[in-house]
Amino acid sequence: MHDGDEGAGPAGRRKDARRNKANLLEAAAAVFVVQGVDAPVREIAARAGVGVGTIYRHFPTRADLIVAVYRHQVDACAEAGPRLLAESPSPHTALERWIDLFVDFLVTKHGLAAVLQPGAGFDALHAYFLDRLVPVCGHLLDAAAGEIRADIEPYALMRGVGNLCIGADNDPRYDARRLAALLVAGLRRAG
Amino acid sequence: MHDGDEGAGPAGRRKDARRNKANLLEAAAAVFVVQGVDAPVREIAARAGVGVGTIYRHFPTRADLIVAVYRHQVDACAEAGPRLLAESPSPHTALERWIDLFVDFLVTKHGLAAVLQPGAGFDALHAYFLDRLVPVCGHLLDAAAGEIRADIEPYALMRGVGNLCIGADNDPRYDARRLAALLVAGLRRAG
DNA sequence: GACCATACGGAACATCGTTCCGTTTTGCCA
DNA sequence: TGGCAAAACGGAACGATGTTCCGTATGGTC
Repeated sequence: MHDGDEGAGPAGRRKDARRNKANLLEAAAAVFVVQGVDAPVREIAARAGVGVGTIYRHFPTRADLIVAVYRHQVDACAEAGPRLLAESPSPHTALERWIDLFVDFLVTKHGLAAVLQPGAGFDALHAYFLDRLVPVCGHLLDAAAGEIRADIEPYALMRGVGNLCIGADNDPRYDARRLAALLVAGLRRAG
Repeated sequence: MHDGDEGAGPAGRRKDARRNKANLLEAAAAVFVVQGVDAPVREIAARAGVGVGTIYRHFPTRADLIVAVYRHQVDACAEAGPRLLAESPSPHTALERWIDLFVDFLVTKHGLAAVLQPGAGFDALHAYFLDRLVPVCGHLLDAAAGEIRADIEPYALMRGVGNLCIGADNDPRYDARRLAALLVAGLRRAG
């Protein structure tokens, strides 16, 4: 589903098209760091030295652009799940650590958590995160079933944690990591 | 701080101004229910039968309009805190119930939770909610100090719960009430 | 009834996402 | 090498929205 349909290989596309796409990704990443993922399209286009039409040709929706920029990091997070499960002293600890990883990722990407929700006009983004991360979360929850209340859906947990990360940057009084940890703690079966 | 500076009384203002302001509030409330608090300014103006200039004259920022529409309900929520504390079997239960009340309020106001955060361009809205609700939350937390981990700030808790409510409407798979309850459960001192 | 401060309405401006099409570039083939 | 067709480009143009501004209408008062 998410494989070679637009791989980096020198497929049949023209050279300038590949170069522009790469420039666009680099420019978008740079602009996102400073202005957040809501940065004006014209800004990204200017930074990449292309016209706005070129952005839309390569990335029909903004979600496509954001996914392309962060795909590697999302994948890395997904792949960390099984590894943490193997390395951690208990499944619940693995879940805690994995959520921490996810939160760290989100809070360092200005504005990303906010556009992660459904109905925000970034459906492809929402779908990609869900496709990659919900199964991992479900796996961790299953493994930890004995230690936690069983009645939480992976989807709901991911959305909850994602929501907690909204606006977590530039507010020293709000620590999303801590709240996410509290939420996971609340999952624990009452002793 | 929040008293008679713009009370409903027939102050020195002109009659048509008062009437328009009332129409505007009614129209905004009606439009918010259907379109959410992000509804276009022109829509609200048309519904109230006034020009857009009239909106900006009465409510310089959208936050002012939203605050005016929901002020009564926010106040009611604030006032419910002490009452719940008196009525509930334990302070922690009072906190649970009060959070429930707050969540119920937020999830039924389409898009309100999303604009509640700082830096969203609705600072007056954010400030009003904080002024009214953080002290109440702090009071409940203090009362429940023996039952919970002491190291959570009222501000952080309110923001966390508010965040959990974002996008909770129109998604049957996401139950903000439940996640907020989980978060409060996570506050409980480990038995 | 006249006058003026108050308030009004909506045109005008700025910003942003998105589309569209005339022009340029690239790769290929003779 | 020179020419050509498809691919890609750039940015003007469009639509939606928030916000400002000012000529006009209204309300209260003398």
